[in-house]
Amino acid sequence: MNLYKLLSPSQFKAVTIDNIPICILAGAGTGKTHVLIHRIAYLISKGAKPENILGLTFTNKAASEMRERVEQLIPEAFQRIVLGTFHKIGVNLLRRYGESVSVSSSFVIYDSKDSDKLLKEILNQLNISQDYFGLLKNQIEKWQNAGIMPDQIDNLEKRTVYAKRSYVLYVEKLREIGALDFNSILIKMNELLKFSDKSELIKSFFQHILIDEYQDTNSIQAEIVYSLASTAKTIAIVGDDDQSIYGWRGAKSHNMEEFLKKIPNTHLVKLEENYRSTSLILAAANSVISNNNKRLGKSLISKKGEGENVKVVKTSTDRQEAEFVINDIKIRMQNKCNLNEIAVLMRSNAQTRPFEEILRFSQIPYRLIGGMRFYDRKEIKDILSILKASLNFKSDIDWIRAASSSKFSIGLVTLSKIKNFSTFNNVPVSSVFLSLDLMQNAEIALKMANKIKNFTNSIINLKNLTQHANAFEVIQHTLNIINNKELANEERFKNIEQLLSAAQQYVDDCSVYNQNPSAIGFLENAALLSSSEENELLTKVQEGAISLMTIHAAKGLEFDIVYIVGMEEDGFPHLRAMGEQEGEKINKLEEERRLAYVGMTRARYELILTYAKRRLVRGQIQNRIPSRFLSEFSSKKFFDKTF
DNA sequence: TAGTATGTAATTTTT
DNA sequence: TTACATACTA
Repeated sequence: MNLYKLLSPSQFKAVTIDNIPICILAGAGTGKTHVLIHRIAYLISKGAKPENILGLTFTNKAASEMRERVEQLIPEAFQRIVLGTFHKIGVNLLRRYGESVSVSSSFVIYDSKDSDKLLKEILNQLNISQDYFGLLKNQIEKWQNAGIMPDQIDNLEKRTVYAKRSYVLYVEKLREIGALDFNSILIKMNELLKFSDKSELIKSFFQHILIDEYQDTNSIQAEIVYSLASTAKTIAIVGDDDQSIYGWRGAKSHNMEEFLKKIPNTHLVKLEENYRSTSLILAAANSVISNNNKRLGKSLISKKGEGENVKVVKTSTDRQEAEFVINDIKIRMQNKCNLNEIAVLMRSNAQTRPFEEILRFSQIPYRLIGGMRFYDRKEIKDILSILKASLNFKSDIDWIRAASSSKFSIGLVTLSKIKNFSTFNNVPVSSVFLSLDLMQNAEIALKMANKIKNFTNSIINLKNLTQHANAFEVIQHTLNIINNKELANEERFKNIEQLLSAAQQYVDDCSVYNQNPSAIGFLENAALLSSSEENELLTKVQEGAISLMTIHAAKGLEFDIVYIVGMEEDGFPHLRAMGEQEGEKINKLEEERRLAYVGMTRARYELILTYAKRRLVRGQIQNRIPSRFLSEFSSKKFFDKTF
């Protein structure tokens, strides 16, 4: 392999420096993935065993893209490389070694909706009003993201007393149930690497570490990386502090700087040659982002020539804005453009509406990326809760949900009786379900108790089935338990069919990778998938369609032509993202600006930014002023489309 | 128990 | 405006 031929000088450095830790500051479109896969190939060519290489990414999509590209480069090794998201790798390690950090090997994953439900129940139990749910959840997540356990919290302010109380019970409940939420997967993974008796063993597998999107790691993920770095032979982190857009979820863009300080002798390599966008687009993006103060500092240089000016378009209303964009696309269609290369980006999901309406009316194919997670849909959660109930008799929320969505007409009154009885006597809900005596104590009428018995019997049957049947067969069987009403609704039935084909797909995939196609594994996959990834897996790939999505969802993607719509104050930067305190305000504004930067740098050849003078917000017409970001760059052409 | 009526609150969402 | 949750009635 001739590396010189394929890599620029700085890329070459990023690939081949292997005697000291390396931090690669990779701007948008500078060939980051290219560098990562070549680095893997380089390490293998220097004698590293593929199974000792660990690549950590943030999305499954990024992981599978990397895997595919490694396959092309070194087909003999790609299957042995350990490549996945922090969460996925964490789950795999915990299934194997979890016992040493008191995690049962058969733990289930609670996704965010499950966790919310559990927390709501805890608030009930503690007699705390649901009005505080958001506030408390926020605080608990902050603690989790920082890796702070309930017993480490002191110096309580008045407002955190309740948060701590709920946090204590929340953690306790999760442990009792044998469940891990997303954050505790990372917390336990960190514990495993840092304090457990398996720490040295695990770290000895992972000799070469590569970490992608480092700017979006939270404190625990950084801790995990430091643990790995302490024994690894080589380590490379890759990221772009200007593209850190998940601060609201605990990401610390500052982690890159911290890595440089904390890991001695780390070499910093900057990738600043942009192979994606034309220079006028880059000039605009650079100019916007230069208004941020907290930066490691870098400036992208285009390798693609000047190109066209960025366009800024003003319209009268949001409706007109959508009409303008779609007309513009129609003109392009007459010149036979590739619709896959056009994206309409926006700050929030709710803004897609007028675009969807007009696109459908104009019969222009489009795909909506993101939004509601497939596995968050009611009918899907209902089916999976039946399955989860059969796999875990301690998961109260699944037992309640399963019962109420079953065909046995067990209603709210009965269920709240059982729930109250179970909390009061401190036994799992399933124990009440399973015992006629306890049901009697809970004042359940005999007729109802018999219905419940039918329900529990079918759950037990399902449990037995999971012992030997594969994921597809198991899911199919749950359809016998679910309320027929769910199957009657056409929309829902379609989704359920998709669930079945996803299960079939999973079984097939397992046979390729020689894994057990169990229902547990399928659930795990379902929980760890993001909405945009599901989109790709579940919907048939549609040829030639424009993409509609939030800027967050567009991260990592690129298009020839990009429209960013709704460039108005309070919309973007978003009103709710601006925070209350002065100091916080600046941080939040900087994150909004990074988001603008991410959006702008998605475009290869043309970037069109639009805003409306008036917009319908929650049924109310609002007057709007153009986004401050529009005045932060000069390489633009202005069009007034108001009339 | 199940269907209907009212109230309420609304970013972003890699896992 | 709309989605969702809770409250109310048949």
